[in-house]
Order: sequence, then structure tokens, then C-alpha cells
Amino acid sequence: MKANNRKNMILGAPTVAEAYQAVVGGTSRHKTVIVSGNCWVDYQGRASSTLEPGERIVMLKPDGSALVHRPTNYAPVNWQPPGSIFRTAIKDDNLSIRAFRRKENETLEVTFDRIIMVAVLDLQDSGEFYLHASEKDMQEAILFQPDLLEEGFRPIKAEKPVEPGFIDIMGVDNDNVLTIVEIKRNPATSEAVLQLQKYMDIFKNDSTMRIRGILVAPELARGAQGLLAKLGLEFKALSPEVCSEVLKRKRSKTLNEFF
Amino acid sequence: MKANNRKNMILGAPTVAEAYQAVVGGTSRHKTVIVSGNCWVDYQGRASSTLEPGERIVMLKPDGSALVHRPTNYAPVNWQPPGSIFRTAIKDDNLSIRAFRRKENETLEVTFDRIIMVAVLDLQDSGEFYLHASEKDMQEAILFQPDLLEEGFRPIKAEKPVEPGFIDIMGVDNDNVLTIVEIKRNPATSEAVLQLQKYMDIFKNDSTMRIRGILVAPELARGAQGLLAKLGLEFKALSPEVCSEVLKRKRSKTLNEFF
DNA sequence: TAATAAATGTCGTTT
DNA sequence: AAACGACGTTTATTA
Repeated sequence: MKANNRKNMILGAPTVAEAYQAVVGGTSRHKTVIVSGNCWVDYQGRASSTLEPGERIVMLKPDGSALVHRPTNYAPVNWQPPGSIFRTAIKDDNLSIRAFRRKENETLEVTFDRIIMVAVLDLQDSGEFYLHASEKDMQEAILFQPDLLEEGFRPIKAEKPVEPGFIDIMGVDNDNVLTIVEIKRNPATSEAVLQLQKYMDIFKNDSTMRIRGILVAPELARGAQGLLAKLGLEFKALSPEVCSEVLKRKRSKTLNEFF
Repeated sequence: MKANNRKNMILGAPTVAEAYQAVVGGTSRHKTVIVSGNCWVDYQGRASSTLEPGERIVMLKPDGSALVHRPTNYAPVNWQPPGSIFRTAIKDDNLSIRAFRRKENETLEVTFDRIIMVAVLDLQDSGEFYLHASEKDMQEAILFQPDLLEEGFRPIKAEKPVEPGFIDIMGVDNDNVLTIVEIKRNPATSEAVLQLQKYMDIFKNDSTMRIRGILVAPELARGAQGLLAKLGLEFKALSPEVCSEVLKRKRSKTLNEFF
């Protein structure tokens, strides 16, 4: 069974030879190739793995990424990030597809002994992707409406570059005490607490003045509470959703000011 | 174009109505469904996103996971983890597929106005997956051949349960000094150093005897070196690959002993 | 190139 | 159900 138009080709239950032709033709012309069938998988690289025979879906993309999907789970069981080189061959009457990354010296090999389907697709995709309510959005929301953090807070600098990275927001509280703000869009772990502490250390080494550190996140992970308390830091609950709402208002306000 | 055997169905360039039938039939019978075509995507949940029209591949799995893949990148542009409920409908002559997770209140909606291909696959996959040279393997290797850590080291206990977790290996060195070993299969970060320190604290609180803490990993992340030194801990470089080799020997030795 | 932080992280395991 | 840690994390960003 075969469907050929200018762009796409779909084969149902092809022979190994037919599948080989389609896969080689597809990958060499930088198309997206889907192969489904009975296969086994070997991976050698940062770790190594073997996957015993079973029916799966393999996706080969024009940018050199490869995915092996089982019929369960969001995550692929094996994969290769973009930049891989594909080598397709017939070995012992089986279809072998290898994806190799030279720099990392990583190899993924999938071998099919029975093929359910091959699709070679010439996908045209230039649509924009927009993700809302990110950590940056939370920062923008606090800068726009500082009392989201606390009454009387005044931001001084955002994204301040310091030795180990960037301070999300630096400002002063109602009593003019220097305040360091670290923002997380997910429940804050002890790792986040340590990150804030690193920024605190910079100023503690420099002077003896009082300084506050506030961790902003939708919630504080239980394991992080002890560390936060021990280090004398503070926590302010703030959800990305609330920030998203504030930003909506900001944008409409900006529009109103414009007219 | 249509291919029907008992298990699988593949449609090339179907109408919206044909695709609708295939997708509903496939998801309701817990098969794996692949749909490719021109579509746009909306996501609302922990964050929210929109993806403008373009040609992509959508995969719906029997366990309720959903993936939207563009022709680039390893990661899907939109997705839903396992446990989603699929609702397929024809809306304004377009094919709408929604994946909804009740608990997280997350919705993913993909709308197709042109369909390149639909595949409904009944995949049988019970093959075992083995990941080798894991952290556990490294532990096993050190237990089998303790001088991988250092000459004269003698393990006493592995996986010792303590307050915050498990001590990978506890033992004594050549001078009978208690030694705590923390193993990482990846370059050890400051987080790993802190984890080891937590275990050290348990014994330091209990007594005043000398005690050593050794972090075992293929390498030590630059940012972790300072912390390690400051806390008086030690580092021993050991790669998973070497451990893998040792385990191979162990297994062949075990076989030899058996015969 | 290396390091650092973010992610709709996902996934397993344990409490 | 919540939380904790690992992951072949991947990805973007910045020094």
C-alpha cells in the first residue's frame, strides 16, 4: 500500500527493503520520518541501555533528533538530541537505523525485523509558539506591582548580575532595608534556598548592614522550610496565575494610556 | 488510501470526518494514534501556551499521554503526561482533539484543518528495558572491589537508612576511620556535597571521633570544589564505565565460581 | 566552550 | 497524596 504525493509518502506493512528505501530517501532529504514496527534498541553513550524486542514508534527529525516511543509514557524510552547523523542499513534482513552524535560519542541503534508503517513527511511549520506565565512574567509582575511582594517594597534593580549568576530583584522594604528577591515558578526546593543564600553572602561579606532575603514561589517545599529558617531567610507565596492576571491588567492599562 | 488488517489502520490524506472516525475508534479502544497535519494548539494548566498553525505530528498513547511534535527538537512543543482523557470532536469542519487531566486541571487542545495522515496502531510491547552503569551499579562495583575507592577500604554497610535518606556505602579505611561514601554517576554538584555533609552531620552530632566523607563521581563540578574543601570532605574520581567493566568481571567470576 | 538556572520538567520511590 | 531525588535529564542563557 502506498500513497505518493509531491510531499509525503506513507507505507503500510512494507518489506524491509521498501522501508529501507523510504527511510534513506526521507532522512537524506531532511524530511520527518516515522517508522513503527517490531524492534530492539541499543544505546551507548553517557550511560548504556538495551531494550528487548517489542512494537514501538521511531521518529527521525530533519534536525537530527531521534525518538523511540513505547505505547506508554510521555518520555521516549530512548532518544538522541538534535545533531545526530542517521545511518540506515539492512543487516541480516533487518532494518537498522543508527543515530550517532560525534561530539558526545553517543550511538543509538534501532533494529526492526517487522515493519508496521513508514511515513515520510515534509512538514512545513513556521508557526510561533507563545508560553505565558513564566518566571520572567512573575518578575515583570512584581516590578509592575511591587506590593505583590509586600506593602512598601520598592524595586531598585532587576536581573542584577553578580558573581554566581543574577539576582532576580533587588530593592528596599518599608524601612529601607536592602532586600534580595529570588523568584521560582514552582514549589521552591532547598536548592532555591541555597541559591538565594549565595546572593545574600555577597552582601554579608561586604558590610554589616541588615539585609533581607525573600524567596518568592507558589509554595515552599517541606524539605526547604528548615534550611530557610536556619539561614534566616523569608518566604512569600505568589502564584504564576496571579502574576499572569496582573500582567493582563498591565497590558490593558498600557493600552489605555496609549489612547 | 486505507490499510486495514486486524490490528492497525493507516489513512493517507483523509477527510476530517474520516480522521475523526479513526481517532475516536483508536483512542476508545486504547490504541496508539498518530495524527499529522496542519494544526494549532492551545494549552492551559500549570502554564499556558498557544502555538500558531503549522504542520506537526500528534501522538496519543493508550495510557493517556499526548505529544505534539514539531519537525525540530527532541522535546515536544506541547504535551500531556499519562492519565489524560481524550475528547475528539469536529468543530467548524476542523478536527479537535482535547487531552484533559482532571487532577491538575490541565487542558491541551489541538485543532486540525487539514490532515496528512492518521495511523491507529495496536502496539504490543512487553520488552524489558535495561539501563546499565547506573549509580546502583557503581555501588555494586565498589562493594565488590573496595580498592576502587582506595587501598585498604573495607565496606561495612550499604544503603544504610539514616534520617534524611540512605548512605550509599559506610565503611572503614586503612586506619579504621569511619568513612561515609556518597556516589554519583554524573559530575558531582554542590547539591551532592551537601547531601554527603548531611550524612556527616549525623555522626558528628553523635560523637567526637574522626570521620571521613568521600564523594565518588566521574568528576567534581567546578562550583562544588569550594564547598567540598570548606566542609573538609574528599573526592574520588570514578567513572560508571570503569564500574561497568568491574561488574562484567564480577559476573563472569560468579559464573566461574558456579561451575 | 563551560557553567548556571529553568522546565507545563518527567518519573520512580518512599512517606 | 505529597515529597524527595535522579535523569543518558534537555534547553536556553551568559560568562
